[in-house]
Amino acid sequence: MTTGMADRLGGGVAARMAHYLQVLTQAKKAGRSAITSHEISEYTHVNATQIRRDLSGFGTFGKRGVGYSVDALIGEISGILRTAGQHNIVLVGGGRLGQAIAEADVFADHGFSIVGVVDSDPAKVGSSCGLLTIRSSNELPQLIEDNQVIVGVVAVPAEAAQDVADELVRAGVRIVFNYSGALIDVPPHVTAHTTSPAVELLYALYFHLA
Amino acid sequence: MTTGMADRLGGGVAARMAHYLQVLTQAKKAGRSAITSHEISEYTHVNATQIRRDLSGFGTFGKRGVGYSVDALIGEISGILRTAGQHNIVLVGGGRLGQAIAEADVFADHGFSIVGVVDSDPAKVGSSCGLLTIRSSNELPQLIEDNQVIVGVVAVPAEAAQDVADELVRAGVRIVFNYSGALIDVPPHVTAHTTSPAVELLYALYFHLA
DNA sequence: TAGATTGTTAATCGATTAACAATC
DNA sequence: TAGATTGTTAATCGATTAACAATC
Repeated sequence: MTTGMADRLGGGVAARMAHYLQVLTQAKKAGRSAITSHEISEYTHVNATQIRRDLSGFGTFGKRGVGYSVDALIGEISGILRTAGQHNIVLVGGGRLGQAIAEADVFADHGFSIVGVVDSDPAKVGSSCGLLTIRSSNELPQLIEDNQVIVGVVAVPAEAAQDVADELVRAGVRIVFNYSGALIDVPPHVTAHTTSPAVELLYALYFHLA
Repeated sequence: MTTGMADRLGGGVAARMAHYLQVLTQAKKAGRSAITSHEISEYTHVNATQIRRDLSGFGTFGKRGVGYSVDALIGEISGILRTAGQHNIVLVGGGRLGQAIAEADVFADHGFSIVGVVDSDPAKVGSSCGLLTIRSSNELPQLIEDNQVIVGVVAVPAEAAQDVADELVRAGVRIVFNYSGALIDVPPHVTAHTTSPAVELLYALYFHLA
């Protein structure tokens, strides 16, 4: 087979597709109805030809001389990434960072729903975090089971990150999304991702200085 | 020339180097003194052979049978990326997100120093954010000039992001680091980076579902 | 029509991977 | 020594880029 779509995307394509989807979602929120590959390129820093090639592998989504329909392309890409449904996530840590995450709609924009927030500090339990009420850490396993949560977001200080990750893994989470900055170890069947804004900044700075 | 180092790194190498540096910095904080290419690979999701090849292009930093000295490698990479010095950044937005950023040491760990926080809300001016006191937005140009700030961090609601970016650009900032999620436009001589955690999550989810 | 942008080819460049000798 | 890990080669695969016909 030389044409047709693969059963599973390569890592590079999948990562770029997710990035396009993010840009399209923001463009839609900004009221845009059409967008060109060059505009997507500006925001993603991915070559425009590469974007057109990535997309054309799955169908002819664009209009020559015009660009792409934002709505239509969001539908196509979320279909390709199979992320069109609703996915439940749980947030550990109700401090300032946790509150900022709960209030933001970064996750909600892509169909990720925060079904619960827990904190190990008894003083925080009962207070509100976004639209939710902070619950005790010992409710974590039940929360994950009841809501079929596969993503756990870690928003605790670096020192506590590994313990929280362990708890999440024990409770059945498959993806650990770590905002603490600390390195965490997870078993092979679990994916850990540590956000590191400084990496992007170091990168940008290098090209500024060079 | 087939050997020796390039005057300027390729985009791929530079991005990976920044990522290695982040992992090494965290490993050092966790008390590690040595690390192997396989461990760096686990945390960065970059192939171990690729890591060794990237590093060996600049010298022989590792010890066969042992791995790399964390301290020594931090020194080498920050030299290669020319980011060893101190760099001043300014934070716009003293809300929960801004406070979380000011409190975290993601930036401080890499020599980025937040020299000021401003907010357009007069009610917030004067209150504290991390170790700093929130200042009025109209002090932004002076703050940037006095401290030779080249990086501006945007931690405001999406609606205000473009205006803030414009202000930062007018004040002479060269890198805009945007946490708002909104798409922002900047002139060609300025680099904009929008953090989008959801992109990584969509990516991880795709491989979990597929 | 004229201008713009997509879809697609071909050619180059860099990333990835397996394999293994060197050596700690 | 034995075990482990680096440094490096070679072969493959994917990304990048320029160019341009197709077409809105």
